[in-house]
Formats: sequence, structure tokens, C-alpha cells
Amino acid sequence: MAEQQRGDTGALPKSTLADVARLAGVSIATASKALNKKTHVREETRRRVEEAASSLDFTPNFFAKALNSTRTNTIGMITSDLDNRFVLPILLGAEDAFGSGSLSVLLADARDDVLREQLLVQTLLTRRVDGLLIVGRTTNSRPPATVPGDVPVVYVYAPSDDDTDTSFTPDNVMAGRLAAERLLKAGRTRIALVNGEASYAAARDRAEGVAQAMEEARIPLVGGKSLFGQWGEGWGRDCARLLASAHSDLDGIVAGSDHIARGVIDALREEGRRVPDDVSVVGFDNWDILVRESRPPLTSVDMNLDDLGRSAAQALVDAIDGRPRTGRHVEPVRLVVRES
Amino acid sequence: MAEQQRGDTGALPKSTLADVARLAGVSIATASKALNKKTHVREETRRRVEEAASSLDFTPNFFAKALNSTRTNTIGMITSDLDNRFVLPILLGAEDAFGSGSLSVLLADARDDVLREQLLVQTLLTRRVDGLLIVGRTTNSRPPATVPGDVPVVYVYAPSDDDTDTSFTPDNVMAGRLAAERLLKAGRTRIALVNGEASYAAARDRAEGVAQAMEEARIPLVGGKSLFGQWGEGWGRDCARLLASAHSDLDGIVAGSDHIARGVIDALREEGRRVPDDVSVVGFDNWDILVRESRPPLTSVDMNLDDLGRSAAQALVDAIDGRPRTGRHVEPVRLVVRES
DNA sequence: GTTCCTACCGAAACCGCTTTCGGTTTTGAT
DNA sequence: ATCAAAACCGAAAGCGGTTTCGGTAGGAAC
Repeated sequence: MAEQQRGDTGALPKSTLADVARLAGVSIATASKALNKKTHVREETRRRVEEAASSLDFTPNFFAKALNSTRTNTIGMITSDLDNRFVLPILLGAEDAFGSGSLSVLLADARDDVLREQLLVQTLLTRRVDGLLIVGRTTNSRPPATVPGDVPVVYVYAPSDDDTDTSFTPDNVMAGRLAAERLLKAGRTRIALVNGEASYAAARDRAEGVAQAMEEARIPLVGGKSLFGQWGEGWGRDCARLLASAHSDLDGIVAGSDHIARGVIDALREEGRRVPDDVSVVGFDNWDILVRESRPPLTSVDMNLDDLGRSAAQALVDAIDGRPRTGRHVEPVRLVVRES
Repeated sequence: MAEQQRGDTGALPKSTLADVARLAGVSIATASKALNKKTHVREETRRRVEEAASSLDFTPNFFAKALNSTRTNTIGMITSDLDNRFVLPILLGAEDAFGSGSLSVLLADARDDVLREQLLVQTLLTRRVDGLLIVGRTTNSRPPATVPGDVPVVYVYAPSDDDTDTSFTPDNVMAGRLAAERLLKAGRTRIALVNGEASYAAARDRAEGVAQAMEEARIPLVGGKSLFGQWGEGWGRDCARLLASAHSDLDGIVAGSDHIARGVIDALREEGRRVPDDVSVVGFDNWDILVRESRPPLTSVDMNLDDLGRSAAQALVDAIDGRPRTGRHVEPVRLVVRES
């Protein structure tokens, strides 16, 4: 009998702070303080207010709150991720970085278009987001977005050109090292690098890491250097076939991506080379659908995107709280050993 | 000289409607009306106000606006999509369904957990979203979320159990038909269906569609019925191998997914059957990375997720505008012919 | 019995905008 | 020139909270 159904629309009663105050027999001001654990309110009064609030299942009006007080507990996330691989891990990271339920994420897709991105920044700022997470499509660095004012921005995956910005990007050099070292430790000495497109920083960085590891081991790369090509399976196949026929002693291949690795493995098998007995293969990305079902299952370097997202989100939270952690953060990756 | 830099924080000047009104020499009320193209305001007055507004680059305070007026131009999107395939297409659809920039999407991940989903619904309602888009992980139908009040909800991919809700789901029966018909039209008569897990509505529906097409053609399925298994390449390989050795006249395979199809194709090739010369193969999902680089490139049924998302988003917009389109909408899919 | 603190509480201003409603001009017709 | 109707405009009342600041009551100190 306490609550009245309002019509038959099932609309929620929407009690306001005034209702709570009235029910608790205090002023609105006191009710507000009581619920916000602020200034001294007698313990008993607070209890009364809280009871009143919960009995009316009072939910403070988000917008009224936001009207006074700069924080909105909302962050904006602008993505340009085409194949859809980063958004959710990063979202999860962000959600975890806050207490559950407290923070919300406004997601928008820039479609890899600078103008559109700029527009989205505006829109999000209008909605008074506390901070911005800008997710790139590649690890190539990019011009910083122009974000007026003091809104913190964290770049993820694609770092900002400006090193005084805050960026989080996976350590592709380390990835290259891990891949090469894996093969070296397994005693392989005739190792080739079938890489992706040279226009990608990821490809170049991985090449760099591989080169470092090989130099330290004083073993030259088969073919002398990174073999840049395309990202697809086709390139992996073609290149592996050439390598196999040119170098009968080939015993290891670092592939620039899992995709390429799939091609490499298939070609090797068809050329009569056993994987991993004759030639061992390592890929990058640890992309589930590619890695798990290849024959044999592919050893791959996982770029730890979840952690990357979480770290970035955490950094954004910190920045919002006034503890900025500027600079380009290059996050560690990890090798996932499978049978290849 | 008009704008003053406020300190060196670079904080934006944040002009308010009052500033605009003052500059234009009108009252706040008039300024408001002028900018909102509402009641009659003299054309010249409107101009003055608009000039003032743009010279101060006035942006209305989102929260103040939201405080009076139920609409917030924000929708909530709750996903449980694990492999990350639907979120962006649907997001794009939603963004397109509105004028660009006008609407924002609050994204949250339910992690396939009913309790968490319920929590998120609450959180989003607190933020007064105009509507809710609930994206499932499979096409299996699901119990409706309990959304108090009159907030419109549209289910995407996974339809609600309750047919008076609004759901959008791809037409997997049609998909099955298209796949089978493609093979039949190519003159194939010894066709098998290597399907995914029977616990998935998608698998069962596709089987249903294939069965319909075969019946109409009065041609039985090799093996007599859908061969349910798992979704992976491994199952595709194993099953294709068995089929190939048991049925030398086999000339067509419908695979339950592109993933399975990849396995099927690889196995067939290794069994010495040429694709498509000896056996033609069709997959489902048209998942770029799987389809394009298989040998030969795979003919596949595209589930039109972009359109699905767009339609769902549009329906949500309509519902918000008071034109609900309840029911389970089964959206068409399309065949993408490649070489297999 | 004053005086002075202290701890609580509440009136009222305010955040920035929308909207109602009454007052003032303009306009148009007579 | 006169007057009603139409067109504009602005004061003020919200929307639902937070926050300042002054008022009270009760107790300790004198």
C-alpha cells in the first residue's frame, strides 16, 4: 500500500531526494549529506534517511548529480579497430579497473577517419566524459588528437607521436626476441623470418627483436634479413615454399603473424617438411581461431591485449585522479608454447 | 580579445546560455528558444542569438538539458559476445541509424552472466538511456531481461523467449537453403552436411534449411541427415575424411561454419579430391580471415551482421519514438560465391 | 546562571537549461 | 485613428540534486 502503481505502464515511481527527506522527517540538505557520508550527521539520523531511501528505492538522478560536480564516471572510447580484436579486451580491462558498475564507457567508432575522430572527441566532451581512450588499428604511431581542455587521454595500441602523451602499446621488439629465442633454444640454427608488410611498425619491430636475438646468438638469419611481404596466408605459403626449396637445411621459421604462420605450416607440410620435427614455426598474436586448430597447434607470441587494455584503462583512471603517467608505455608480451 | 584564456590550464571557457543571452541582448528564455528552433522568435533575434552562441562557441550543457526532458540521446548496449564478432558491426549499424554524432552508445559487457547483465541494466537505466540493445552470443533464444519501466529493449542475435519482445536474429534456415541450393544448382547430387554442435540453434536451423532444399529437390542427404559435431576445423577434417572414404561419389559438402569448412577443404585436398572440381564446399558466416585465404577461396553464406545491427538499431530508434515493432524479426542472409 | 563551544540540522542559493504564462509590441483590419 | 489578434519576449518556476552558511540545542566551563 505504500507504493502506488502509476498507471499501467509499469513506469517506475521515481522517488526523489525530497521524498526521502520527507519520509525520514529531515530536510533535503540533511538527506543529501546523510546519503553521501559527508559532514557530520548524527548516526541515528543517517540511519533513518538510509532506511527511507531504500524503502522508496531511491536512486539519485544521475544528471542532477552531474550538474554540480565535474566528474561523471564516464569515459569515452574511440576505436578504429577494423577486425574487432581490441575493443572488448580493452573494455573488459576498463571495467575491471574500476569498481564494477560505477563506471560506464561510451563507445564510438572513428572508422579510421581523422575528421570523424575529431567529431567524436567533440561529442564525447560534450557529454563530459572524464577521460578518453583512443584505440588504434595498428601499432604505427599517430598524430595526437586535439583534445581541448584538461581531459586526460590515453592512446592504446597505436601510440601518439607526442611522447608527452600517454600511450600503451605492445612490445613488438620483445615479441620478436621471444619468438627467435624460442627457436634458438630449441637448437634451431637455420632460421628465416617471413614477415608482414614493412609499412607496419609491428612488422618492423618484430624484425628488430628477431635480429637482436639472432645477433646475440651470432647466427645469421636465413636469407640474411627479414622477408617482408603481406599479412596473409598466401604470402606465408609462397614464401615458405621458396625457402624450403632453396634451403634444404631450414629448421625454423618465425612468421610475422599467426595468419602467415598458417600459410607457412601448410606449405611446409605440403613440401614434405614435418612441423616441428624438421622445421619449427612460431607466429604472433596468439589468435585463437588460427592457432588452436592449425596442424600442429601453433606456438605463438600473445600480445597480452587484455593486460594492455587493463593497464591503459588503469592509467586513464590514474590520470583522471590527478596522477598522470605520461610517456609511451611498451607492455610486455608472452610466448605461448604449443606443438609447432 | 573576445575570449580570455582562463589560466594556463587550457581549460575551455565554458560559456553558458546566460553568456549568450547577455551578448545577444536578450533574455535567457529567448536565447533558449532561439537555439532550439522552437516557438516563434523573430528571425533577426534568432540570428543575433546564433551569432552570439557561435562567437562564444557555446555548447549547451548536456546534463542541464537532460535534467528536464526525458530523452538523453543515449542508448545502452549490453553484449555477451565472446569472440568479439558482433559488437562493432552492430555499433556501426546503430551509429548509422541515427544522425551522426547525435546519439551515443554506452557499452557494457555482461560476460554471459545473467546476474551481471541484470546489474548492467540497472546501471544503464540509472544513466537514463533511451533504450537498450542486448546482444547475445549465440542465436539460441534466451529468457528476457527484466527491464523495469517503459524502456524499449531490442534483442540482437540471441532473440528473447518472449515473442512480444522485439528481437532481430539472422535467418539461419534461409542460410541453410542458400547453401544447399547453391550446390544443387551447380548440379551436385551427393551432398553431405557437416554441421556444428546440435546444442546451437544456428546449427539446427541451418540443418533445417538444408533439409528443406534437399526435399524440394527430392535428393537425399549423404549420410541421411545432418552430421552434428563440433564447430572446429578438426571436426571438419575428420568428418570430411570419413565421408570421402565412405562415399566415392560425394560431390558437395555444406559445412556448418567457415571454420568447419576450412577443415573440410584441407581434408578433401589431402584425400586427393579437388575442390571444387570433385567436391564443392559451402560454409557459413563469411568470416573474412577464414574465407579469403582458404584454398580455394570459400563460398560462404554471409549472415549480414552489419544489416542486422542496423535493423536492430533502427527498430530501437523507432521504439523510442513510440513506434515499436515487436516480434521476432528473422533477417535475410546472402550467399557470397567464391571458387569453392 | 551566564557564556562559549560544538555538533547537527535546515533555508536558500545554485548548477545550466526548458517551459509556462503573462505582458508588450506589431500587425492588420476597420 | 482605433482596436483586437497575432507575434514576440522575459520573469520566474521548475528539473533534482549539492553546498554554503547561519541557527539551535545541549553540554562544559566559569
